[in-house]
Amino acid sequence: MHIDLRQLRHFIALAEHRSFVAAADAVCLSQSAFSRSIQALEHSAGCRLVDRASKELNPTKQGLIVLEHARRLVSGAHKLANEIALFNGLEAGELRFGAGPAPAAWLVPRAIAAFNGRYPKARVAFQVEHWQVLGKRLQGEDFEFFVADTRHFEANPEYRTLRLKPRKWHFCCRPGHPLAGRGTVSAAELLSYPIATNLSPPNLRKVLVDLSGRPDFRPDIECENGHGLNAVVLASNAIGIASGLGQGVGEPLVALTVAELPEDLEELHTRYGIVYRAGYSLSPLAEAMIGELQRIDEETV
DNA sequence: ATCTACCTGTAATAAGCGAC
DNA sequence: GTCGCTTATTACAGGTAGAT
Repeated sequence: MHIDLRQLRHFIALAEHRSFVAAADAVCLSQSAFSRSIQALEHSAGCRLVDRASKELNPTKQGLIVLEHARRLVSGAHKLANEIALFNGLEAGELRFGAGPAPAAWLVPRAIAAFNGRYPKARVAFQVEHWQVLGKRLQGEDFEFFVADTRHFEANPEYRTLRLKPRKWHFCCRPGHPLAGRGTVSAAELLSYPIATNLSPPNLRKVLVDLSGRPDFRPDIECENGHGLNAVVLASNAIGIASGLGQGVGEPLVALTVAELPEDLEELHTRYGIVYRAGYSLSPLAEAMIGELQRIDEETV
């Protein structure tokens, strides 16, 4: 029997998702390619591993045996890679991780700068993605971890999360804006100006829906990143959002307090953290980078 | 450089299921 | 029965890595 770790990973995904489509999606394959990968594994095993007649796509008795060993082998392969990386030291390795738009704008660049100072020969690659893509790419093993909003992952047993400090965000405008210097404004006053947002924080939409009383409320201007958002807010009468951190905000933008929003409202706080796969140990490089992320997060007021 | 085997994606098709 | 949807399978073609 020829053992292919990739096929074993596909079989594990099928057992977890109980759907060819969902499992294929999870491992970033087309459904047909995934189906043939499972077929190839079954051909190697010389027997059916999945009961296609059952709606739940239950593993057959042989499938259960293969599944048990597959989990052990895949986990062992990961640990082997980690130990080799440890043996080789941190200097020549490569670290790949992901980030949501907001952490990518302020926390990640600082952490990479500090990390690069400590491990100048290590290669670092990070990509900014929406949380759904981050989750998929983590399961597809494209990333070792990602730093983003954690609320979609905290209750999922497939993930482990390390929370970062919650930070309050607020609405803001340019200096000289009709609302600047008012201190507190009403929701009606705020919403009489164009609302400009980026992709974060995720709970922003709920706040805007509550403030406007309109379930279908959509921002007038949507920007891909914090820097673009700042530029729009500085050049117009649009109302933006800022967490007071490195999205370059704080200064020179002017913070606005909305009368209808309690200061301690949960939705007014970020919930960022580090997410990695449960059951998998992190490489020394990943642990070092996470250490830098946590240290900078802790030190940043 | 060429051949070969293998892997993958696209498109088409079949089967199952629920709603009408 | 039929229509629409979802899911699984198959045929075909293209890309790539390894062997020669």
